[in-house]
Amino acid sequence: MIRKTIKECPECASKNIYRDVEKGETVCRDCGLVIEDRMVDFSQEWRDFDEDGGGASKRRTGAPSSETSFDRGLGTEVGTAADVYKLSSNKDRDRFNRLRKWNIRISTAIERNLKVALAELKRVSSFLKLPKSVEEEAARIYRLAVQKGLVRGRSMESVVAGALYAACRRHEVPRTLDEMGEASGIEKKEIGRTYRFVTRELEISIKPSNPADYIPRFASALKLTPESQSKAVEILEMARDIELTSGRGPTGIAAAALYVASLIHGEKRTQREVADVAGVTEVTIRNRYKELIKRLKLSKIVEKSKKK
DNA sequence: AAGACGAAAGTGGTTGA
DNA sequence: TCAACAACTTTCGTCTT
Repeated sequence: MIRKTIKECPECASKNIYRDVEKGETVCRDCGLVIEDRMVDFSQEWRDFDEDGGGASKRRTGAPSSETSFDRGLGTEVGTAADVYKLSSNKDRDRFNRLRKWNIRISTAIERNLKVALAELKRVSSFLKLPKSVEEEAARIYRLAVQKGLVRGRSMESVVAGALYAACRRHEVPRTLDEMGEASGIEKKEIGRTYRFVTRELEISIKPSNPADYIPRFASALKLTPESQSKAVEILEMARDIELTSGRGPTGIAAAALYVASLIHGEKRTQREVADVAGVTEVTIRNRYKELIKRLKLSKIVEKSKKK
């Protein structure tokens, strides 16, 4: 059964909203937004325990909906105002209206939450100077997360940070977890956790990040010339071809490539300097550096450049 | 004295039984 | 659910410039 609802689409403000009762979905026919993806099954709420009750003594079972259904009913609309007249008894009508009222209250709470969350998202995003497209992607992800009730048990801020991190990765403008942590004030452990959780639950697939994506930002932070920068990218490509990059942290490899490039071009940076901007330790750079030199046979070139 | 190097032990996350 | 495991970090001592 498909029915028109009296709802207004939060996305495009159209009133062309229809609900598919079987699938438990409410969809905007103008912009395609799925307004809800879960529906509370009210048929379980009242059960007749009396053998001869004839429906007169229906009781509720289980905990009240205010405790159990608060998040599960997220974004659910309980029928329409017109539905109330289909119910026979006054008692049922009262209950119906109560539930409906409850639901409206919850919906506005969600919208309030979304507003606050989007403000936070905007703040963090501008702090990191992220492009608009990433910000919008993150907002989309967050909205989906709320609709699926994934924010439960997590702080709103951490989900925002996780959504932003995911959006960055998708748009191939990765930020490190450290940077995200600094911008949002959330521990990077926590961000990583929610990031993994949200992407898994929403089935968002993300390619493993490419170390080369980090190069431009790190290079400019180190004030390296464009020549060194492209040299670093070149090194990365060679490293990738012999599968030196897989399995390792992308930032460590990017940092090592930059370090080598800086040596070759005679504008040396210390391991510590490179380590700081890349957010890894010197040790990691050393390990990657050793591998690069060995496997790519760069030792001669580096030696030569050192003497000059 | 500062930077580079390497060894050893510790941490947090993934994987496979 | 737990143990093995790989990547990375922390810490610290030694060598090089």
